[in-house]
Amino acid sequence: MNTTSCEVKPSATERCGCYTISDLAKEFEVTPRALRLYEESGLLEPQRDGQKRIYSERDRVRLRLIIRGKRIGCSLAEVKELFDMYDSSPGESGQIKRLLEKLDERRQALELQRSELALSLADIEQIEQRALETLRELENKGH
DNA sequence: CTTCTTACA
DNA sequence: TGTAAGAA
Repeated sequence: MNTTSCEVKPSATERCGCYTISDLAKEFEVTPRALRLYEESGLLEPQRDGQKRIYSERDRVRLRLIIRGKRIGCSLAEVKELFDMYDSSPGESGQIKRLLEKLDERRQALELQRSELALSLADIEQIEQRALETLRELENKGH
């Protein structure tokens, strides 16, 4: 029975807190390439089954954090710095302070970008208004 | 077919 | 990061 559906093929890594590189890549919508890069960068350290990488639940949690960090604008090196601090001193205020620093840096960068965007938008509107005005003048002459 | 490594863009 | 190539 059941030869064409469901999970009838748990090779050895199903719901035991283990994932293949493609499992995680699919779940987080990243390519396996990215996961290998994060490993090279020292952010992930999956176990091995021969050559195959076996990711644990912890790796999965970390991957989520890596992606969040990147979204915030952290480099892989910065994420690693945070990870290393957490690994060496879990629950210490130092790591939280550094995280706060990163967030502050990011906030400043984003606010700067925001003001620059505001200037660009203002320029666009100004040019737009002048162009519209010129267009109206042209149309009046024509008529 | 899936994953791995290495190299190049 | 993507993609390609060759091996496992």
